[in-house]
Amino acid sequence: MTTATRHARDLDRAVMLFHALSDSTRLSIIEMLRGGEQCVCDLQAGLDAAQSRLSFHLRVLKEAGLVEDRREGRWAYYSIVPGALAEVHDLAVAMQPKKGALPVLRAGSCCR
Amino acid sequence: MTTATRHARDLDRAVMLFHALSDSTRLSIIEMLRGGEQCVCDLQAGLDAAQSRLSFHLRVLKEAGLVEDRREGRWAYYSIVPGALAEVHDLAVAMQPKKGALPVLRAGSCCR
DNA sequence: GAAATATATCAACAAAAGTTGTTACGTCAA
DNA sequence: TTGACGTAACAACTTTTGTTGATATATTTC
Repeated sequence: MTTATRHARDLDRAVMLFHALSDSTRLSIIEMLRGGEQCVCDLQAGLDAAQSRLSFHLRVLKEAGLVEDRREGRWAYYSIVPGALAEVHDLAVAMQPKKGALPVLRAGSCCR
Repeated sequence: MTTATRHARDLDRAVMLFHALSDSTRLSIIEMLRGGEQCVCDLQAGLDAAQSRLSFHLRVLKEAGLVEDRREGRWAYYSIVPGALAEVHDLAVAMQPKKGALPVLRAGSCCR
């Protein structure tokens, strides 16, 4: 695979992760899961969200790899995938300005 | 201010930050700015994006506090606000499961 | 001051994301 | 085996986001 392709995939992955985190219902779900796994019905009660709405957001989080589910009888338990958050963490670090990046360019160094 | 209100504001702030990062054009802009500030025309050339499109994305990034601009004559130089990325970093840490969160709840502990 | 340039803003449109109500599917209990 | 329950998936709709082309504004250069 070419370098450009690899970069494009990294970019898509980052977009997917950040998008999954860019909604208040989903962030609230993650907050609720921080204490350990929860079944959908508990999340529903805790967030006062319609069931289908919750289901939609859980799917977004799951597709981004931020949460996983475990089935037990008729219940579904969701929990955080810690590795995904580490990934977000790493992305934030990777976006930091490069060491030695000048705060200000010399005047007149612009495009034309 | 109530605790609930403060939490709501933190949530909105997090949503705004993650949303600003959830677009490939905007992530590419940040990547280009990692080496130091750039004028819009350079970003335009580097990203091969229409001017108004770039302007739109720069505004999203700026409103989220991720970049800032400096005016010099008819040029606008944009650069990363390092503190905002630290904020993203901290958010990722804050979303991690709580220490001692059980990987699996006891069977039968669900909502009803 | 007139023309050219860099950027922002706007309006119109296209595409994506989120919500709501409904239906479908599996599991459990009677 | 029937009915209730928990969850997922779907369809229709609304809202938000992103794109494009056009216009506006400020600045520089001639």
